[in-house]
Amino acid sequence: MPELPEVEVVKRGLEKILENKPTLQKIELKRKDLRDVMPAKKLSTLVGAKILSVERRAKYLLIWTDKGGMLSHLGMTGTWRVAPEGDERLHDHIYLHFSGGLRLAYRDPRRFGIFDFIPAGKTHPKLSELGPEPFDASFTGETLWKSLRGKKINLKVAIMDQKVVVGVGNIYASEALFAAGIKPNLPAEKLSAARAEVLVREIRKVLQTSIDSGGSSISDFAQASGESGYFQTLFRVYDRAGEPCVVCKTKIKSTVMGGRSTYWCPHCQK
DNA sequence: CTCCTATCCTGCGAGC
DNA sequence: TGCTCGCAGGATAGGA
Repeated sequence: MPELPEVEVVKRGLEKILENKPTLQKIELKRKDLRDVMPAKKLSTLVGAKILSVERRAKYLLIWTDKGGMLSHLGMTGTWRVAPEGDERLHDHIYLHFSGGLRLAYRDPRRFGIFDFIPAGKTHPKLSELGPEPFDASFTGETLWKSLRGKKINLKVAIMDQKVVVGVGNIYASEALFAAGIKPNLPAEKLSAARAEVLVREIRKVLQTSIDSGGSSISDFAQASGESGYFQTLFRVYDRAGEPCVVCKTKIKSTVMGGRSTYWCPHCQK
């Protein structure tokens, strides 16, 4: 579910919800086995800590306190929500109880998500191998072009590689390539420097537009506030196989690349 | 090294 | 209506 825009929207929501810097009073793990087993003991050292900030890196959320941090990844189906007493749902795996009666719930039916402890002043190993943030000045046509040297894989698969650029997942990879007019099956190393510039621009544009739209709400994605995003109504190719291209009316094609459904217009994308 | 596949897990919609 | 099948926003291990 969540690619960079959705995680960013959740991050902003949590920031707002936690803006009064409440104290973490209790961490309740209903079920410990997400993708990895959650470290209950280490996490319990955060009880009594005061929330400092919420950060996003790639598709990870970092919730910092004065005693250390919590790393959250939403996997495919993870959501954070404000859950008042009485609002307990199937697949709620974590409840964070705060001062002032606030309770946050993490729900994740498929349990592909991650929730881990970060010692104060440290980083997390999962963050060490990540590529540039798409909005960072270090992500340019030139750096993208360089990172694709020697890569024979499809460009679409390449831009979903979190070492090349973070945050671009299956939806926005198809959408960005359509916007850039580049076919998804172009061998990554064949992308010219000039077209890499265009792609960087379009990746940024599609991600920003989605953030501004509150992300894409497919099935169950929602912001922490419970509101849905509406970028899914702005999809131009994703999930539109067989439908007419919004530009030229040619039927949108779909194939599997790197194990994931990929959508493109055979006329507009060269 | 790079690349490719299978896999973790549950729910849902399409098709019969 | 009820069943089965295939697929779903991600990331990683393991083998070629």
